[in-house]
Amino acid sequence: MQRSYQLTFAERTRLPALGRERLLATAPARRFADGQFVQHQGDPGDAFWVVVEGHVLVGRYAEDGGFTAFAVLGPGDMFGELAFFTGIPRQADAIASGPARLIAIDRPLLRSLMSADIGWAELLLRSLGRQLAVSLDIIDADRRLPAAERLARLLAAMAADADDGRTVRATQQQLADLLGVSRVTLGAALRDLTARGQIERGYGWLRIATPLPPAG
Amino acid sequence: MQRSYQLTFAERTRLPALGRERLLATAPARRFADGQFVQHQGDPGDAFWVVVEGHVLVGRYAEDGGFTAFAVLGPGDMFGELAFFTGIPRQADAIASGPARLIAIDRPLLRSLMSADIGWAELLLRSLGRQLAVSLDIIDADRRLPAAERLARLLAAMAADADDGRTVRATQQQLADLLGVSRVTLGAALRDLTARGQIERGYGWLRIATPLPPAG
DNA sequence: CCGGGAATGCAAAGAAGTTATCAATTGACC
DNA sequence: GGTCAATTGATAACTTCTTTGCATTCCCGG
Repeated sequence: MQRSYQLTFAERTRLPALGRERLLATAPARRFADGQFVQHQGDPGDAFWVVVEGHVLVGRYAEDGGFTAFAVLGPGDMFGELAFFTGIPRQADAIASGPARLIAIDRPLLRSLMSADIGWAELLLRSLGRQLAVSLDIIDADRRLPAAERLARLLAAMAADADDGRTVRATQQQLADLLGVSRVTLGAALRDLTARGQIERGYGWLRIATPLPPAG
Repeated sequence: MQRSYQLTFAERTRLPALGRERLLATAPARRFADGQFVQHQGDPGDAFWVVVEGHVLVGRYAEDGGFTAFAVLGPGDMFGELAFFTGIPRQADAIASGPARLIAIDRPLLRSLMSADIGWAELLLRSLGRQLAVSLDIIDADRRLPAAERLARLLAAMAADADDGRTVRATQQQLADLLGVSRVTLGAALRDLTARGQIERGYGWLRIATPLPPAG
């Protein structure tokens, strides 16, 4: 789980590297250790986050211990705008996946950012829009596609973010959580894809046979 | 299917009636007949919509004829901001459910609205945020809850929007589509809820035994 | 180099949902 | 009041996924 990706192919809206640097000049980044909670479900949403370094798993822990994953975010990704703008409490937990650095943008900071740069409002609308598009894709895929097909898509998305564009570093349990299926089903889907020659299985990694052509 | 609701309990962000009237003064509403498409998946998103009157079913038709419902919207609800702001094509189809009147807000109109009233940017952020919250709830519920439980929640949400707060007018097929299950499963879930005394079944309607206390 | 926790592979039983099919009921329309 | 399409209720066979359980493989750290 080293890389960031969302659970579908939708493109992301990221804060450009340049903007991130300017942001860092005005706001200090907070550091989070692996597994540390960045936000808890139910918290008041008095700030939203920009990932500077590392990765963040966003999802929802249920009271019975179950977990529903929504996305894994990486540098330049934003999250937490939902609660920030609607006033409803945090809808999801966010946990650092590996050491991470994030900037919290609260209301005073946002005001100063927006006065300096008009583009912020549109950037935020775009970010929320992308998150919604991804969510709709997940709903549609969950309802209509079998696990193996959803897994193939997930792996393609994850591989696109990997160093070599082909090798995904994740355990089967992690993949199962992301897909919302049991480890047994995930294992069966992997066996399926392997039999069809679409992937190669390893201990803690998977390699896809035909990575997507690198996009712009 | 006379009333509007979303597929979870999340509150809506609606354009207040006063704002709607001011809007109608500047922009004419378009009329749509029952079953008419308001937008098609894949269209360019050069405007977004405000529902003035009637109801709109938002979802996605698959090539194989399947349909995935996302929400049923009513007066004051907005949709289509996603494509409008992100530049990605329409993510969903929208179909008038009964005769409906909607206002299309394109870029020139939005500019004039925003110059007259600063609150629009925040209103839009709120609307998108609500839609995202609803979507996350759907993903979580789909993955973790059995059909009967999801049905109970859907009926509660629909009943809250009904005239008497208890009676939902919809066919079982429509409910099944909204829930993303087959009619057989929906029938079983209804039998279940009936046996537990939670609902009363009729031809084209359902009545829930204990409606939620009316909220503010 | 080796001990042990973590990760994987797999099988069996059962739960939940789907498709297909058909009969009975309802209500709208002539 | 009769006709007919739409809706509901139900059953059976089948598919998919889950839970449970256990054996095997991997690799990290002493």
